[in-house]
Amino acid sequence: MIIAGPTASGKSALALALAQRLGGTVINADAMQCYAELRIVTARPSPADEALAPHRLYGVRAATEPANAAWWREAALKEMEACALPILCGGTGMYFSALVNGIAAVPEVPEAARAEARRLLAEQGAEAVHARLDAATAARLKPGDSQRVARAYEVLLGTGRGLASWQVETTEKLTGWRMRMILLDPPREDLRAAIAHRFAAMLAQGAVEEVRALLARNLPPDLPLLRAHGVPELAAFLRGEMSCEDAAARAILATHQYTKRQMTWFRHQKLVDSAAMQIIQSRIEGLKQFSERNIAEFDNFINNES
RNA sequence: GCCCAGGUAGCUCAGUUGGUAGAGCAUGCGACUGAAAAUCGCAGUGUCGAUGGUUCGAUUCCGUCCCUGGGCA
Repeated sequence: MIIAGPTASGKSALALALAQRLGGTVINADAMQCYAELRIVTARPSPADEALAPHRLYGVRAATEPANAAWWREAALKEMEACALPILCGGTGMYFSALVNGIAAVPEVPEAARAEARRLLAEQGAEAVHARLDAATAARLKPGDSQRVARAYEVLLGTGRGLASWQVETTEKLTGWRMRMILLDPPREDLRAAIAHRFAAMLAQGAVEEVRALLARNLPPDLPLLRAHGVPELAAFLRGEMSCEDAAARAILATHQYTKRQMTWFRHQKLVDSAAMQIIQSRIEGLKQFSERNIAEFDNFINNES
């Protein structure tokens, strides 16, 4: 079962409630919630919630070992095979895509190639790096798309082949699973209010201290976790560069903008047959909004082997 | 009361030597193949403070008024 939707739409609570009710295991499909360090800021389920049903792939990575789509795909597959009812819950479209549709089988790129690509990007800009790509890959990337251009260049340097030539060979699509998906798509205003409300709660729970502790380690600033919503903003607050109110407003704005991108992804990406997908156009809290008929339907889906 | 600086997109502002205007941000839409809470692409929007005058034509020049900020009394 897939539970997808934008940040603050109520995915985690729904996943937990369904897991309890149906005997499922919640598997994290959110890039930032993979990391151990920022439970509050990344809105990971609390220890109390995690104790109510099995939860997997939450907080399993260190900030210093960035996660990625291929790693997550493998880890999620392993967890799916190890439990009775996997409930994949998250908002990272690319991870779902890698799992369901497969991903290019690019070999591990040496660290030196990665470092060189990023150095060149920082020194000369995306256009200059784009100009060094092989023609087939360059044609598929916008010259200003710094992150993808740098990735393509590190692959070219590290493997001697263009990324485009690797991408024609993808890993196998997900087969052998009966899929069911719930997509949460609440109105924008509801999401915005929920995000603001949630950020205030994060502050009350010690978000500032959590970020302060992470920053105190002086980690490389380009680590993904250091770009999680709320981290750059609270860092600026801690440096005395902006008020807490301004930091909160910016973090809320960034999060809200992100929910738009998430919905673009989920609206257009087909992960399951439309007959197997249920779209819920409101925020959801647990199972309260689910009728017994819905639950029975899920139950039937799970227990009917046909 | 007097002097100065302003009033242009939701916000901050640029600009028009007179021919009804534009950037950034915000907003919307879209893309997404190993950082994705990332990174990018595209798009819309304006009674240019109000009102008279000059002019073929005024947001632009002139007068008056209103509002905002600052200074002097």
